[in-house]
Amino acid sequence: MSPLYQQIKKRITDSLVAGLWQPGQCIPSETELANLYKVSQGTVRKSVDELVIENILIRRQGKGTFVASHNEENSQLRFLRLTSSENKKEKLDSRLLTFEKEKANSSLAKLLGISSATTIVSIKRVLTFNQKPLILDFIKVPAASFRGLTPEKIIEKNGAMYRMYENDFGIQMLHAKEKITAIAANAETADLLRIKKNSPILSVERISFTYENKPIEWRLGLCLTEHHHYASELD
Amino acid sequence: MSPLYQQIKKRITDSLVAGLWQPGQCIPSETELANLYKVSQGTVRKSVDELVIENILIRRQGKGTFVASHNEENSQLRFLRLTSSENKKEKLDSRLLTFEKEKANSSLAKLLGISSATTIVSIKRVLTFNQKPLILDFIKVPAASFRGLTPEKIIEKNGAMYRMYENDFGIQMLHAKEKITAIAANAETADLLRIKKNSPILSVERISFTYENKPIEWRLGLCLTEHHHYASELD
DNA sequence: GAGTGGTCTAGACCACCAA
DNA sequence: TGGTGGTCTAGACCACTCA
Repeated sequence: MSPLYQQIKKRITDSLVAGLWQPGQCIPSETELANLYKVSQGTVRKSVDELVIENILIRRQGKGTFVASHNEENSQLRFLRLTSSENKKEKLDSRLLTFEKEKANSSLAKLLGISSATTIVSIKRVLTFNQKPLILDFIKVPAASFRGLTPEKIIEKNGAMYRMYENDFGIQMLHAKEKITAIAANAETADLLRIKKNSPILSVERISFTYENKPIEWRLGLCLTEHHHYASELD
Repeated sequence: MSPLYQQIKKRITDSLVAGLWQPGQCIPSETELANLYKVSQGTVRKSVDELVIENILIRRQGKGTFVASHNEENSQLRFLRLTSSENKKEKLDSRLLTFEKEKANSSLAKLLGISSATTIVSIKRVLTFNQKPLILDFIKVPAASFRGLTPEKIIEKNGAMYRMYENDFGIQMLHAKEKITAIAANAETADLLRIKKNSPILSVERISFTYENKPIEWRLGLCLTEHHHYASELD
């Protein structure tokens, strides 16, 4: 038997998965949850503590506890670790290159926990900072989870993918794992990023997860690091 | 006035900085600390909770609470994010190339929070995994904090720097920030890593911090990522 | 002033570990 | 069996927000 607060945490998570409380909205107060689940307020607090640490909930003293959302101003670039080495303010834009449907190969299927030959939406785009190309992105998601995803929609949102996933498809990105390597740009990449062929670039492969650690997006970012760097904190 | 548990946390940290409780040893029990500081056990618990999250303390149910140590088997490679892409078991070795004393330039001095022209120990080494060169490391630390640091000592420890800092100099590495870019190997680097000149390699610049966020080591790692990758978790 | 999260207490009991 | 951390409770008061 798991501790009470873990069971409460699970029940809160279940309500979030079910969409009972929407991103950006506040959930019931701690005392209300305590009454609802027939436990003390301290136990609810411990459950909420963990969800706050996991960036699933956000506490605002005097106001309430809110469901995390990619629509917040701060959390817009929550998963973007690439920052300017000169700390300049930068304007991010997205240019969609291709939008295709295809069958998942076996390695992608394995990574996303789906059966191979499942239909996948495959997106290629370039992110620019201050008009200059910075990242060449390849994004693949299962088509079934994103019915109605169109090139127009992506263009309309100017590449704010996670915000779109949340608002239009009810899918919350909560966590991601990245594998980083240095590679030489091939001809096509070099052309799109406007650099010389074989220039060193950063390859960032990402798997994103939604509730209950379910993988839902694969992404490969090829990044210029002449004036930017990938920031990482270790402890 | 900060919350009580923050004050207690500070007092615990002070005792750690003073060396009252040594790495690997256990600190007084929660009830003892509660009596010592004249607060309830729950308040001590909250203080210790935070120190555990920061990897400064480690709880072991039934045994006690211990000061984190780089001597533990698990925490040996705590700050090494580079892992084999094939999940092979690997043997890590270090080959010391140069060991010199020099004056800090202004940018390094700024990063380490020391005055420029302070004497610095500058180390160059190659890390090999399974006999093959993998990382070319440049390490710089203030000489004053590491009196008695010699090439022999480094060789004796086979490059386990943080273990050595802890055991021989009483300095605990607790936290680090890294900046990652892709660069082209210059002639010297290519030679030492046994790759072709201009091959893409990962540049990892690290600042390490000890208690109270004091920067104490600068490091630049140039890494081969043919068969390895830098792993990063985002949330 | 009413409602929210944030802190603090005192005390009970459980789970784990070592002697 | 005794000591440790781990969980849970009930209740008090503080700090912040907003009407």
